[in-house]
Amino acid sequence: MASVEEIFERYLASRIFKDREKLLPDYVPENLPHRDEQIRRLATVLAPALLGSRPSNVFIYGLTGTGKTAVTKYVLRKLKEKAKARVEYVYINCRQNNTSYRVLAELAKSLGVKVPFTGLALGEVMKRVLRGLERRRRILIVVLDEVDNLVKRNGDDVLYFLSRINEQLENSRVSLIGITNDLKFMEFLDARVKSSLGEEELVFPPYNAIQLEDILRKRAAEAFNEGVLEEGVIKRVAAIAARQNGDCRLALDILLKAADIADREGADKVTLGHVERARHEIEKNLTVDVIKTMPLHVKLTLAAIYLLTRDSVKTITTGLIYNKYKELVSKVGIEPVTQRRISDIINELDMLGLINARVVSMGRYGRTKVISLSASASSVKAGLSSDLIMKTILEG
DNA sequence: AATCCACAGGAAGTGCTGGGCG
DNA sequence: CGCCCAGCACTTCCTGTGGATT
Repeated sequence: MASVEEIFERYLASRIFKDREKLLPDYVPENLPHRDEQIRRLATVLAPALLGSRPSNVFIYGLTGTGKTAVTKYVLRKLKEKAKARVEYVYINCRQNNTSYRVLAELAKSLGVKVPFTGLALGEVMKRVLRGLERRRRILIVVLDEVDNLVKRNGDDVLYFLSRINEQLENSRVSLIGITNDLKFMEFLDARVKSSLGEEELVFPPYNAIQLEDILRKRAAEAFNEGVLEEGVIKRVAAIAARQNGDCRLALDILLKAADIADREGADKVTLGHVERARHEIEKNLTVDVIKTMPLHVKLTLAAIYLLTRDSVKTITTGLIYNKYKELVSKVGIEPVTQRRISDIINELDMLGLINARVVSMGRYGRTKVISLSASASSVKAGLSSDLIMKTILEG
């Protein structure tokens, strides 16, 4: 075992990194290659704010890791530099703040209005937000990132409120930027919200392998010392990410992880082998982490699916899962939930990407869902095993 | 052509938590 | 203090349905 001193020494002596931060997900670079078009369009839409008039609301679509957030933050930063005090923006991530209340509370906080993190009626928070806005006399641009998360769970109350908020304001104006990676998202919205929110729309296409390679090369030049990347590493990472819908964030993740592994080993080059291991580790960590934090009955349901898969059952249906689940539940001496609930849990697991569920009609033999495990069985097992109750079930 | 299975999934409600407010 | 509020995990009750079999 290395002593603390040794660990730190080795870190300082790192051959690999020049500036590791440049690979972290929240770093917004000075240059965003292959997004010139989107930057120009967003800037054009937001420009009126400089002269004190309210920019149109914008809706931004694009899959994960296509630069939506980076471009938005980049343009807003530039806008604020030019506009000085008259324009402000708030960035709210609706995945972390995934309830109406939390989004409004975030908004209030950015206005310097105090709200408790629970307890108030929604209408009361809205009032406070309004008051805060009036006091500030600004153009406020509200960015709602991953806004589909909010609407799917809570409806579009908050969006409705925000899209009409200007009617109640004298001294301030609000513009909205909604960001989503769900291309069918608009269908969920109330017609009134839809028309007001969709004043401008911006689409971010996925990066292709060549573009990813270009981006990675530029970023690598900032982050790594010269010559530490083995031939073909960047090409490989770009190819992997290109297959995953051109997800640039994933590409950067893998590159960082590969470099970390190499660094930890004291290697002086990042090799293709490191990339391979990084990819595996990221995949595994992702599933293990979501599983760890799941509520008990969700874990039990997943365990049931896992066991059925392990016993190589050909077509796994909702009914089979429910039976297996009840079996598991009785083993640990807990009361089962209803099949209706399990049906919802199966959908939740599907949305998390751990399983694949599709409705299928088997004619005379009913209409049900056919389910298969889509995460690797070993990661599922690893994730479940972190729970002691689950561990005994899987071994028993 | 009608039937009927094995569920899907909507609507409404319950009980609990963790926190207001007056 | 009593009452209200939102969110969550869940229940109860329900209507709907694709298509192989009768």
